[in-house]
Amino acid sequence: MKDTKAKKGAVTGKGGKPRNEEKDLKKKKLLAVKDEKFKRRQLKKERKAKKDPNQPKRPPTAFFVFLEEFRKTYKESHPNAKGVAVVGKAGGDKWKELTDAEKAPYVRKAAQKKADYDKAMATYKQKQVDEGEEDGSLEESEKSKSEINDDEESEEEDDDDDE
DNA sequence: GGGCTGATTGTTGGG
DNA sequence: CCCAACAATCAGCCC
Repeated sequence: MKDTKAKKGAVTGKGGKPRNEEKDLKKKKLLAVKDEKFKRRQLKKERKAKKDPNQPKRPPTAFFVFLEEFRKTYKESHPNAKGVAVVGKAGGDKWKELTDAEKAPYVRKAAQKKADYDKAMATYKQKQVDEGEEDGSLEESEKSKSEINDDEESEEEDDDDDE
């Protein structure tokens, strides 16, 4: 399934009627960002308080995958670069420059992570049930340790040349 | 001395 | 459907 083609050119528009939806969206985003700053403050506290025992962490997005590699390169290029904001901005800027083709490998990898996460989440949910179950037979060390390492090099993805 | 913030975007999950 | 929060990283700064 190749899809997700409607990204920028999909405006459905047709009539020349300028839609302000963009403005509206931006407005909301701005609000969200503003609140985000504030949330960050208590976020740390809340997170600690919650502390999920076995909840799988979210898989790194394509951007993060790229960023991981980018950080190494950036550090080599800028050994004096200290701080995450520096690399973050640089990475974000570069990421925007990357094309779908370049991002493809990163995105694909992210997809793998999602696959793992998907299974992990299933197990996580299952665990929840297990907890509630609490039947006599528990005490299982690790039944689902990590056998997801099956397909590591199984890359079957037809290279779709961009059009 | 220890702990959190800061910045990037994407992705996922919940409401 | 839409929003909100979080995913890593690392050094610097605050209490």
